[in-house]
Amino acid sequence: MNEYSTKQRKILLDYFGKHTDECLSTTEIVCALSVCGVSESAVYRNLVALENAGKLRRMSKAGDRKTYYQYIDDEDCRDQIHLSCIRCGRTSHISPSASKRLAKDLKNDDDFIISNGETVIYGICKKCSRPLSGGKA
Amino acid sequence: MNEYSTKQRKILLDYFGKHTDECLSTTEIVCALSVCGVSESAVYRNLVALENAGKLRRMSKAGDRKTYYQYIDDEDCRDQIHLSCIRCGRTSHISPSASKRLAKDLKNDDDFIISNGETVIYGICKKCSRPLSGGKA
DNA sequence: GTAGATGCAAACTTTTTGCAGACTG
DNA sequence: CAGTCTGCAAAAAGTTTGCATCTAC
Repeated sequence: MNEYSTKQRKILLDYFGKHTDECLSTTEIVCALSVCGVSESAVYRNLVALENAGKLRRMSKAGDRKTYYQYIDDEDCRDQIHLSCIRCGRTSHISPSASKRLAKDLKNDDDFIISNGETVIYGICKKCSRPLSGGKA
Repeated sequence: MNEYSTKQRKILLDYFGKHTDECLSTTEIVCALSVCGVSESAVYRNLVALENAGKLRRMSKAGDRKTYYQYIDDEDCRDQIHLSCIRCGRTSHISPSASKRLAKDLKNDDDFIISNGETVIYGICKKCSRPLSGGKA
């Protein structure tokens, strides 16, 4: 899977690379890439392939009824618990210490083994909780 | 919103009530309720209404490309962080102490205010991590 | 009686697929 | 050259919507 490096695949990855910490809707992606001459079917086929390869995460937001994809940058990033702001949509990584403590608590209290890479914590980020200092939206 | 208590609405809620801790796909729901004489459009309209009313959570799973809904039972449940098993799909609540500690850590370390009701932690549950004692799948 | 819901069918939107030709390694 | 990937167009799925009719309160 994902054996050849084609022009279209590069364009798609490049596009995600420029929006590393954002959730992009399929419509948005199809639209943006059609300008570069990438067909709709190529986009969809690559989204599926890249999701299966673990390079993209598929998700939906509360509120609208769209499908979003987010780039899971590097190896390192894949095992991080992500924080996603419900105001501005930006994501970041949880601190290592909080991550470790959470894993331990879940194991002890709930007998649950967390899968960091698949977990996204929602809430309000630093910027957005301070309306006066320039939070988007 | 959600003003009248109709037969269809009751059937839908009843169906969710019987699957409190599961994620049900739209197809599955439409299919199951059509047997009881609930039309597809009534299902969709009610899913939207109940999601907006905060009684259902809409989500997608890694792997397939379907839309799922889960029942958010009572008031209490709505502010709980949920644990979802990626093997069997069952959900439960994180322990209060782990929840509090996580909120504190996120605030201190990451300046992030968690929204419990929207957060789902993925991983392997107790049953599924013990293959010998009857974990489903 | 009236606002709100439902069913049905049609309209849309989003995704998937078949196939012939183009491209990568 | 062989195995993949792409574009296009058609098909399939999944959702939404208009409208006349029906129901809940």
